Amino acid sequence: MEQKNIPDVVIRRLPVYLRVLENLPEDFHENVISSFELGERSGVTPAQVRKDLSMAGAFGKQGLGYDIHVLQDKLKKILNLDKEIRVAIIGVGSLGHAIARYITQRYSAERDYHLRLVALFDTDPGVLGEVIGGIEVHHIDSFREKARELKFRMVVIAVPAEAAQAVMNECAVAGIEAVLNFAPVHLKAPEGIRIHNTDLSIDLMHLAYYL
Amino acid sequence: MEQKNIPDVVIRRLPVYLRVLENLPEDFHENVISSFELGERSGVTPAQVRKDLSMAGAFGKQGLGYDIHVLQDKLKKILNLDKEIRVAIIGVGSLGHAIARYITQRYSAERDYHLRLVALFDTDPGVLGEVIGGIEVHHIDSFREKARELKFRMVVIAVPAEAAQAVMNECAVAGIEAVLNFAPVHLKAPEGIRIHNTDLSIDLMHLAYYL
DNA sequence: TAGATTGTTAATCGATTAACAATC
DNA sequence: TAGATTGTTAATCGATTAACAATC
Repeated sequence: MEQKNIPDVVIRRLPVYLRVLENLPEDFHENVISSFELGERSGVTPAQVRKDLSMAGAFGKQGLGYDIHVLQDKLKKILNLDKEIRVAIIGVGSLGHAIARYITQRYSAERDYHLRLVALFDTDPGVLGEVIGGIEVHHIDSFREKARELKFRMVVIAVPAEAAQAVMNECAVAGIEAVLNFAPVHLKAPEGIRIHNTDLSIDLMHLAYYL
Repeated sequence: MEQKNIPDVVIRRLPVYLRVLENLPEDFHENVISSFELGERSGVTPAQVRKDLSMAGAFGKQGLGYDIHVLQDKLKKILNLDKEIRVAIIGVGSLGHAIARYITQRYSAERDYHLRLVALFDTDPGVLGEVIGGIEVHHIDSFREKARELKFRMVVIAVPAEAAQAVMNECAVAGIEAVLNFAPVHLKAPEGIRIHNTDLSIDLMHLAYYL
């Protein structure tokens, strides 16, 4: 199958596969990996792996498996990681801080693709002007201007719940295309923006059920 | 329907509903909420809300909706939030720090239920002994002992990928029941432990697809 | 070649949506 | 009462799993 309208559930698993390929142990000397092995390391059944990869337009060789390097490239391409992805973070509290660190550390230098942190925003004079991973914290008032200037299309929201909707609106006017929201409110996507809502406390409560 | 074997997809939405109920705006003067209103605020269809709540054994009144207070209690009960939930964090880098802050700030004091942070662990001498939200950072070597002493059954893992599996094993022997893993590896659950894997970079790559 | 593993189709399973009688 | 909204059943939709012919 070729990659037309890949369902979102599948898309969500592709980065997991990619992560596995990138972190194969030293002693993994094959240059090929089977759907069994890849599934094992991704927490997915082999059948699922093959189905997903075929939808993604990847192809392996019968009797052998998938060429690791080829598969990696294919996945990066689909996920747009063959281009540099420029990201801004709004809200530089402890969570925003941690995310900034995470992005700069995990995606720079040695990787052959980048998720690049290009801007940080807040309103608190206490953090304004601070520099994290080489990036300065700007006032949110300059958001629209900076968005144009630095050409980022993806934003991480890490502000308090009360401020999140206003920030979202600001993103909308600035032409942002994708938002990862950590504020504990369900933000709904204005026209043409893709939002993923994520909330640590919801994960904790979810787990609590199983105690 | 009564709450036997509620599917995990449903359980995952219950905390979302609970969060909505807790954060209803000041000017929301009703003491009752309809599946339409609740769905709207949760990003879920009204039919879904009713189905979920009926599986959870909650009940509303035809023509009116759900009593907010009653529903809140019901959801808390199901999610075990009627008891105090004691949580430990392993790995006090910037992410561990942020999570610690988040838990102590969001779940203490004014809420009538608690997710209580009771212990922090690391190996880095640089953070050992540091106190966050009133909790001291202990060496991981004392984990088993502290687990017994402080009776926490839920753990958040925020260590580097390489260390995660070892930490997981340590949790298993210490009798931990639920783990929220932020390390960028898929950890699989040893016998009797519930694990949720979560990874910021996977969310970012997932979103990148839609750019 | 023989053995292994893919890609894909068909079967199953589960989740979401629609619809509506019951009833507040 | 009339209007609104639940709880639940049945219909639909979609995702996962099984199975196996194709083929490296």
